Amino acid sequence: MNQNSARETACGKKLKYHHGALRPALLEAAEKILLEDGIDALSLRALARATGVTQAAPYSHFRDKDELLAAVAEQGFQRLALAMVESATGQTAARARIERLITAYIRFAVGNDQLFRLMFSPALSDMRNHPTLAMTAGKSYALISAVLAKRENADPEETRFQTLAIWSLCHGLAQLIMDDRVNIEQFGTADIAGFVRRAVGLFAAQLA
Amino acid sequence: MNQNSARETACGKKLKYHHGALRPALLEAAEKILLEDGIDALSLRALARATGVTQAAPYSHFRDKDELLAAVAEQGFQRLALAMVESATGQTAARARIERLITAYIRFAVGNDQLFRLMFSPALSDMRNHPTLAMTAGKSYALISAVLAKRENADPEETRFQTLAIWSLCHGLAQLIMDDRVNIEQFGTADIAGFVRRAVGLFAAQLA
DNA sequence: CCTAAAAACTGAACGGTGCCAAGATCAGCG
DNA sequence: CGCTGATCTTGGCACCGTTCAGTTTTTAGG
Repeated sequence: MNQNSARETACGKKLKYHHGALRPALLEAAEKILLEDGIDALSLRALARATGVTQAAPYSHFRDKDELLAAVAEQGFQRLALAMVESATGQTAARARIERLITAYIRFAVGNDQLFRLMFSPALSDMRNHPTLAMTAGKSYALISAVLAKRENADPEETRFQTLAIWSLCHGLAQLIMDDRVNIEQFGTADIAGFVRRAVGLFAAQLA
Repeated sequence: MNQNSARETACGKKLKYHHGALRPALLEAAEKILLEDGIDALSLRALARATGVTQAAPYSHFRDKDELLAAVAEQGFQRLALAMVESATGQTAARARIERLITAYIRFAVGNDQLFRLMFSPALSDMRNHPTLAMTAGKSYALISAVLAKRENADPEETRFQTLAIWSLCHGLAQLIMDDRVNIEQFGTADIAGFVRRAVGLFAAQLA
């Protein structure tokens, strides 16, 4: 029907029948929409529009919307882990490393709150459907755990417990800040790093 | 057009043109659907169906879906605060009260996870649109804060900080358990109360 | 190189959703 | 009684996720 196989868009760009790299383009567009318009605007149809393709095209690359969101979330977890690692490099003391890791975690959540919310969205929390996501998501936990496990005389069970406690504090605080249920500036330590340092101080004795 | 003004349903019940108490009926139906079918099934149209009314009827009582959800969430916060208070009655020691409050908080989250997620849903987190919700939501924070503030020589700023730390730990843990990112049973203390007691122990020294 | 199978994409449709404007009904009050 | 305002219905809009039959392009095998 269309012997030319090229279509025109409003902006005049030529589009081939085959996009060629639709999958990464969709993921990129997803992050952009997430950043600019929020998670409510993140629909498959909007993604199709943004990549210049019809609504059904994404189904060649993702079984359903959840699978696409899981892929976006996985990218997010990778970036989160990277940010944490980078932030802690150069620190050798256990306490300093922990503080850096947590601060990076919370900073990431606050700075990419729509993405962070997606990463911990209930729709994706059933990891049985997204096995690779489960692996990636465990990375940030592992980073904290590793620091605690490297101490002398570290009891494995005690380490697991402390890791969970720290992660909970950190995750909860991130959540509360994102939801505007807490105003971090009402504390003397005006920024997140200061607050974290103070919070870690609360159980510093037990971490030694 | 309909001179009788009564309609028949499949089950044969007579329905008046005016429901009479639609607002509370909607809220009740919402909690039921939330409990039985999850938050994804909670649509205005489903609520209308459940209360035997047409799709547009709810708009006489709520400006939009968010306003209805906010009302449901507010009921949830009230029940949460009640559960916390009841769970802590009889305890006088600060540490025991804190432990009870937190345990009740987490138990509520785990036992009503769909409702809890709604209560902390991002859609509702912009409290400017739901002023009464904001008040009710602050209750659980106030309960923890009050215990800490009643200590001798309690520095107000330090109290605020500790309250936030405890609340974060508690909220984060609840979130992680709900999302199945943590298996509480892998800790010696098999239940939530035991874990909380141990966690509070981490900064017990600072709470005295 | 040619062809057949596989993959990518289109176009149209289905049922569901939130929301809205217009009208019908009803309760309470002058 | 008639009026008014609140409540509810009817019908419709735009959007969503998903499916399906069919078309186009790429890829793999001879």
